[in-house]
Amino acid sequence: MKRRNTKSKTEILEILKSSSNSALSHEMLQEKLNSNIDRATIYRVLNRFCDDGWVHRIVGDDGKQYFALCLNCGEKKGEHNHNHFHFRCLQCGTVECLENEIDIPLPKGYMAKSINGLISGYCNNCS
Amino acid sequence: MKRRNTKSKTEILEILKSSSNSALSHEMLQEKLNSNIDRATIYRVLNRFCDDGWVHRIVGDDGKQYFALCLNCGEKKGEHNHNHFHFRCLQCGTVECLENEIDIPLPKGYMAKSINGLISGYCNNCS
DNA sequence: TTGTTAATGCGACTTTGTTGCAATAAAGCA
DNA sequence: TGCTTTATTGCAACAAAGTCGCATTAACAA
Ligand SMILES: [Mn+2]
Ligand SMILES: [Mn+2]
Ligand SMILES: [Zn+2]
Ligand SMILES: [Zn+2]
Repeated sequence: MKRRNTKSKTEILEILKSSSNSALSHEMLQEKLNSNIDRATIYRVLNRFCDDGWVHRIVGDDGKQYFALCLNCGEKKGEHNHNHFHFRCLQCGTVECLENEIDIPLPKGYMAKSINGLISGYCNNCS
Repeated sequence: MKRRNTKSKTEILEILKSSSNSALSHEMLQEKLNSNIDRATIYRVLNRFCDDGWVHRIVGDDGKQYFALCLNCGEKKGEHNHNHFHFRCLQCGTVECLENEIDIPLPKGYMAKSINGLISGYCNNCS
């Protein structure tokens, strides 16, 4: 199943690029869209991006999913890990990728598959 | 508004105590219940526990809320912080509190209100 | 025992995200 | 360019999680 370049895919990717370092929810994305792309399509495009490793998904403490381009996702080491924290501002809603890498020592016999670290509070602009 | 001791409150608290160190979702709780407590009531009881500081809420990367008694929530320092990671097993569904305390250095001007750290993977029994 | 009101049950509702299916349109090829 | 294949879309339906309004019940204090 080879991927195709569609208008939706292109436009959504553009938006993600232009809002670099901050992750967008489906809703935020839809507001920024020019065309009227269906909700289900947006989700499907985003999920495909995640599957292909272009984007990583953050689950907020508000229960919503946020999506961000993979920029500093452990490329330094040659691998691709989303082991950084995120910050969600309770005032303006922005979700940002933080720099710090997470390295939590797990108990014996535990195997990590994915990490979702999120701090919420007030960002630089809102505090 | 003074809290009252009801059958629901007592029973839910018992269950949380008996499954110490592992957090329960609303669904898990309902399965363990003897009486038929309404879904909305369960949520309301749990939210009250959270408000009163007996319980802390974890938002899983599955988007669900999990609730755990506050046992090792920073009492050592006299304060009450839920700054520890949690582990969710993709196989058996268990959500556990990990020991390690988190201390993420935030950028200047940022203020943390709450931390939600979750690692998912396979637990000791399932890996 | 009685009065006050916190807590419950029930139903309706919202939001988030997924899925089935028919219609559309990329991309590869004649 | 026109044709074929099938990935992608739009739309509707659906599921699950969580909240809320309101009438009823029951905790608890007087
Ligand atoms: Mn990130
Ligand atoms: Mn915990
Ligand atoms: Zn902000
Ligand atoms: Zn397990």
